[in-house]
Amino acid sequence: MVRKIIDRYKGKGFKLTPQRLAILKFLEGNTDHPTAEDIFIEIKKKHPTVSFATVYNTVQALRDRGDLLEVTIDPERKHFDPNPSPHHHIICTACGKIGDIFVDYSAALTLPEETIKEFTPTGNHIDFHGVCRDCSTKQ
Amino acid sequence: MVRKIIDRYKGKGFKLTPQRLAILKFLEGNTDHPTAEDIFIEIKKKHPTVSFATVYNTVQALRDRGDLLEVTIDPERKHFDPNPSPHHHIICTACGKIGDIFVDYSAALTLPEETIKEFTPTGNHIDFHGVCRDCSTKQ
DNA sequence: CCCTCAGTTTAGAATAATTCTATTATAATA
DNA sequence: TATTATAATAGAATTATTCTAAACTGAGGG
Repeated sequence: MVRKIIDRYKGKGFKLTPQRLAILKFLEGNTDHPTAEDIFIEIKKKHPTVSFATVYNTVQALRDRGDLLEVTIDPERKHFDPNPSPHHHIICTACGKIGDIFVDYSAALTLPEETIKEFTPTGNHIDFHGVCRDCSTKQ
Repeated sequence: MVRKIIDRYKGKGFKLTPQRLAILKFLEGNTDHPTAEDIFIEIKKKHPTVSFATVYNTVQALRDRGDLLEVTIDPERKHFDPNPSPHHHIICTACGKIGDIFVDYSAALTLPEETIKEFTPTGNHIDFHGVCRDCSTKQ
């Protein structure tokens, strides 16, 4: 896994530091939609001196390269999704758990004439709301 | 307009103060999706001593009554929409202008089996991204 | 293999949005 | 009009995120 990550970033204008490698390892295949704090807490286990700024710098750099999506479904804070292919999300209104939805609904999302007159659409993202199984069985 | 607002809130467990009335007047029919700061700046014109907390308290109270939607399409800050009927939004990626989209796409938004297994969906909101006419002619 | 330096890390301060606290004020009911 | 529950206020506190300036280091070139 580490090799794959190194191959992906080596010589691509993205300096691979131990901290960045740890962040990339944590994110690789991660579908938990961690927040910056989640990442920070995890990386601190191996790199106790890591600073929050490093986490923010790194996720910004990854987002700018298109390798990481900022997920804004939770009004409280940003979450990050290492799967850069466009997809949608569902959040549990009770516990905040976020799930991925890999369906492209674009064909059905035709915009009304008045919107087309005012905007040229370039993309879309759907926030589904719901209750997760854990929360609905719990109560 | 003021009469309509008074009728709507009088005796409904929502104390109508001058500050609240000013906020309600500003929001009535407003399709600009103002932020808390936009509201604060506007209300200060007539009520120079108003505090930010009053604006936040009031929009929270209105949101809790279902009279105001929090719009989270802009990752920078929350916007408010006095139209409580479910609808979607489009944001200009250049200037941040937000437009309303009154189409119910729900019938087309069927969720995959694996999502249904994990979540009971209760609603959805679509963030469309695009470029508004002003910004596309400007450049 | 090591030099160099642009890019990165760090601690801590700064910023910005929002919430909280304690006190004072007031709308709405009786 | 008196009472009281609720709201308004100033300012501090909180939380998420960004900035700053100095020290550090990965990686290409010699």
